[in-house]
Order: sequence, then C-alpha cells, then structure tokens
Amino acid sequence: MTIRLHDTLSGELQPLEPLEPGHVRIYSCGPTVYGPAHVGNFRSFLFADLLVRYLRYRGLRVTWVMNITDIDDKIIRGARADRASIEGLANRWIERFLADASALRMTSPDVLPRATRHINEIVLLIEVLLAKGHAYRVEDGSIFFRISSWPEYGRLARLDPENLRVGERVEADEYGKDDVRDFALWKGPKADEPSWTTSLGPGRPGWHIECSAMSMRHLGESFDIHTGGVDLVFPHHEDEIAQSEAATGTRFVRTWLHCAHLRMGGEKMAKSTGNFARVADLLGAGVPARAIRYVLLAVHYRQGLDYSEATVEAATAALDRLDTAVAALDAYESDHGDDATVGGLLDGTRAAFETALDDDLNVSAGLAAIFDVVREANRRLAARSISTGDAARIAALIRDLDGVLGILPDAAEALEPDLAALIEQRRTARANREWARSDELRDELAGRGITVEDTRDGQRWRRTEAGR
RNA sequence: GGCGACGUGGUGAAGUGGCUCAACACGGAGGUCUGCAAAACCUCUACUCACCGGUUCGAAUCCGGUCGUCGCCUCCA
Repeated sequence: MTIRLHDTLSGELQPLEPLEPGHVRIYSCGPTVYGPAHVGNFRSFLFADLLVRYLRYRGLRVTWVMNITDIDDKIIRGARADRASIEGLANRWIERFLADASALRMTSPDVLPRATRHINEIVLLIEVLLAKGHAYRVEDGSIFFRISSWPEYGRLARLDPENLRVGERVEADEYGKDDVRDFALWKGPKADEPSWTTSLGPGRPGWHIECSAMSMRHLGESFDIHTGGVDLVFPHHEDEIAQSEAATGTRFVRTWLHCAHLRMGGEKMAKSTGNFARVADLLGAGVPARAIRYVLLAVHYRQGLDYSEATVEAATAALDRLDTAVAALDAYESDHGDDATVGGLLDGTRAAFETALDDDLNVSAGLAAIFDVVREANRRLAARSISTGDAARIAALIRDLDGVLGILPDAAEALEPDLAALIEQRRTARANREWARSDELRDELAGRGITVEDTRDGQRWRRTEAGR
C-alpha cells in the first residue's frame, strides 16, 4: 500500500517516498494578505490540508509550512489607499485569513512564515545567485534572474521560453532588464515604497524569491511536496525551481501538486475579474462552514469545480445524512449480542477509504466508502440486528476517517440545562400522549437549533447548522 | 497562435480493456414504518458514457479525427 500523487513536473503519478523516511516535508503557497481570501483560494489551502491530514492519518510525520506574502505591489497600493502602514494592513488581513481558515477547519500549518521576516534569507540567496552568475543588477538597484542561464526553464509549465508572449505588460521599474523574460529577485528602492537596507543595497524582495528562501529555511534545500493552485505553475513555481536549483545545485522539490481552479458561473474565480465569493461573506450570509468545506473537498483536487448555491445545498443535505447517521449510532441501545459480521464491515470500509485516498487523494471514492457504511449501519439499526457496542464501533470508525475529512460536527457538547429540561418535558408529554404539547416543544427546540426526532426508543436530538 | 486539462443520468461525480457496462451524493416518483413530523429502509429514476471512425474475442476505458468547455502563456490559490 503506497500513497501515489500526481506530480506536475513529470506529469505522472509517483509513489510518495519521503527524503527522510517517515517524515514528509510540505510547503504550500499561502495567501497574499492585501485583502480577504475567497473560497477559490481556500480550495488550494484545503486540498493541502486534506493531504496533510491523510498523511498523518497514515502514520507519517508531517512538517507543513504555508507562507504568507506580506509585502508586494498590491499590499503597498492597499496601504496607501487606506493610509495604513504596510505592517498594519498585513496584520489585519492575516488575522482575517486565520479566522477564515479556522472557520473552515483548516489544520494549522506548523510554520506560517512571513516574507518580511525572512529578508536575510532572501538576501543570502540572491547573493549566491549573483555570485554564480545567474543574476544581474540593473541601474535602479533591482536584481533580475537571468533565464538564459537556466536551460531547464519552462519544464514545469511545459512552455518554450522562446515562445513566451512577452512585452505586453512590462512594468516601469523593470526597464533595463537584459531580457524581458527575466524576473525580479530584488526590486530597487522607490521613494514611496518600503525598503530594506541590506548588503544588496536598499530595496525589497520580489515575489518568487520569498518562497524559495522560506521553504529552504524551514524545510531544507530539498523537500518532498510543494502545493499551490494551477495558476502558480507559471511563472511562480517555474521561477522558484530556476532560482532555487541554480543556487543550490540540487533538486528543489520532489513532487509538485497543483489543484484546479474553483469556478463560479463557469468562469475561474478571481479577484481581478470580480468573480469571487469571500469566505466571511458566505458565512455571514448563513452558508454553513462545514458545507463550504465539503464543497471544496468533495471533488478531486485536479478536477475543475464550479461553486454555486446548488452545490452548497447538495453538500448540506449530504452532511445532514452523515450527521443523522452518527447521531443514530450514538443513541442506539440494544441488548442484542455482538454481530460477527460487523468486524468485516469495518475493515472493508477502512480498506476502501484508504485505497481511494492512496490513489492521488481520490476523495470522491473515499466519501463513497463512508456513505456505503452509513447505509449499511442504518439498515442494521433499523433491523436492530447489532449490539450497542457494534454501533459504537461503527461510529468510532466514521469519526476516525473523518479525522482526514473534517466534516462531521464537533463532538457533541453536553446539552444546555434549559434545553435538556425542554427535552425532558417533551418526554413526559409524550408518555402522557399529549401530542399538541409535544409538537409545541419540538418547534421550540427547533427554533433553538435542536432537531428532535422520535424513534421507537424515544427521542433523539442533534444540533442543526443554524443553531451553531 | 503555443501548451495543457476535460466532456459519464435531472445535477455533482467515481470508474481508464471483461470481475453488477456504470459507485457515491443531491434531486424526483412510489412504498414501509410512524399520533403527526422527521429520519431511516425498500423499489424505480443513464441498455448508456460529446460525436465519428479504428484496434480488440471484448472499450466509457486504447488509437485517430471532429465538435465543445475551461485554464496557462509573467496580477493570480
């Protein structure tokens, strides 16, 4: 049983063989904090989350680094517009990012390095590139990577450097490049821009170099997995490979993983076109966080995915089925003896789930395994053919597998005393066949976020999304 | 123009040569259970996998072509 992942560079599925056995090092391109992230951004973050969770579930040690770009043109522009400091603006949006990530139950990365905290590493890397002749300085103090010095350039994106359509948008500060395709490692100082005083001279880092510097700082010159959205393949990751390998002379990343775009109305979700939905706005509009997570996760990461209200509704309904099944398993009590076939059911489910996820994170097939066991459990619950312990074992399995997905409700907190009292009153009313009173109490509980269902064993309750 | 991904039912989507040639979820129809409701369970809901041609004893799955959708080609998760 090996985990296989689709590497963008080779274009093939390759078995995961960590450089250090048992320890996987992962770097994910995180947010640029000039504003709130949208759900499309979170698709790429959550697919990395899924990967990290699954590898840990499989018993591997994982070190997960996700960078935060806290200095770039947009942040500078945004700060100017808000008359805020760069740092203040970045901090504000980092907080928002962390809040969104937490709402969507993203695992906390082990390290969230910020570009502005790694200026030294960036400068050292650029110095190596200068010394090795892969970079050159121009008049305004900017330093560029010389693409012609790196024959491999274009391999990741499968682009022929000779055929790049260039020159359509050459920025003012980038005149003086030897070749328009060369990219900035260091941007020379400007009067109205932040600048660091370094051995390279004053200026600020370019975008691509920060990821090379920070990933190497926290994971080493060579590490196992680098993730991001497909739109980062070129130029961002292409440039990372060139500058990193040119500097170290060693293989930068073993496996490149890229997730497909989230679409909305058939078009790529992107801030630049205005076609996007922010996480916080959706949550504010009452879209359940778990449903957003389910939508973003339930489709294979390399498959395009369209976000719509309909997909959220379907996700909510699917989650409801899962919630109900787990609540029913928890509430089940029977003096029936253990069912000898339950062990096989559990083993089969786990095997199917793992086979699916091993295959390049085939989460759809993994979910199918879970829904299969849900149906089977419901059947046996209805037939009352299993023991209380069997039900608990099935619930425990589902919760265990959910450690990878993170879509089940949080462990049920004890019911608030007043709500518990209402449920008790309803129990009494039902015992006395006071149906009107019973229905009234059911409505009241529903209004307070508790769904009550009657079974032949009495009432069963669970929290509804609206009540969270 | 160059490069790449993809096209499976009402919807999302798994499946990449034959073991149920079509999982799983949503939606829809009918039924069982039930004070009612909800949930659950049962049955039905693609003789067919964009289209055309080919390879093969056999293809949704391989090859070629056509049509269509989306993305990347230095803002971008």
